[in-house]
Amino acid sequence: MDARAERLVAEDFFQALADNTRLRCLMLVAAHDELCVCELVHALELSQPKISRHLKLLRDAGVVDDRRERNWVHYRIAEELPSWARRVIDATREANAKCEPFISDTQRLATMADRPGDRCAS
Amino acid sequence: MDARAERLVAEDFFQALADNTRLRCLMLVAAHDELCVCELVHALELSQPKISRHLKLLRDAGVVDDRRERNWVHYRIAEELPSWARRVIDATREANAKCEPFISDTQRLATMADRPGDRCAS
DNA sequence: TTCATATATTCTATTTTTAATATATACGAA
DNA sequence: TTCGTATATATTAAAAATAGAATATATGAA
Repeated sequence: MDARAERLVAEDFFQALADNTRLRCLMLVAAHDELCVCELVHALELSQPKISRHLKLLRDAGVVDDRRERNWVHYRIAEELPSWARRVIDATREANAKCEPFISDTQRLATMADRPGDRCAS
Repeated sequence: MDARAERLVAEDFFQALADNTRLRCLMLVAAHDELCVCELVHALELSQPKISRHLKLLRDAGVVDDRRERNWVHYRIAEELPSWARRVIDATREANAKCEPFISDTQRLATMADRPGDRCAS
């Protein structure tokens, strides 16, 4: 048992992207430095347990990292994510950011009041 | 009812890639101009019905096109596939071609006797 | 027509994934 | 300690995906 990261298996990576809830989370997270769970819950208008469960799948797949700060858990694209996977995410975002449901997700996030960090989009 | 192609939905696309049999077929097809079912059956060492069923899923998702020539049905990357999706496939192939099971698939295809077209790899 | 080859589909069982609800945990404030 | 907010997990049920075996279809040759 050592802590070295395993190679990202393509099938596992695409499996992680093969769900709309996870894709919507990922597109938002990729477009911002980091986002906390409550921001994703607000933006996607889905239940907190549902968001949390899907974020766990993305984390287990090595696609995102999380960081706790006080009450909030912030998610970001995993630093160790291979560059090819990062390119896949970026290509997806560029091509889909102007399609639903990603447009509305972005808008709801932008107009959310009292955001924990009040970060700006990239 | 018209014949215009619908937009490729990201979730559907990634769902199509989220299975190893389909990924292995796709990596081989993307590396060659076109391949017929029997070549994929030989290269992946899987049953013909299994290959055929997964090719159908790829076709239904709009990822590949098929073309019948005599007894053989040849598959290729769909011409109308959006460029972002094509970039996803290419990035995946560049990064994974030297990993198993893709190495062995490529080797078995290369050493297959009596290939219908005897095409060369790209 | 019949046969042979290549490919596709159907059927059924199994496994995997997803969801909704309820509950639990983590943290900070009082 | 208790409370309140933010997040995570467990449970159970429903839905979807996959596989293997058998069968069907398509094409060309005899």
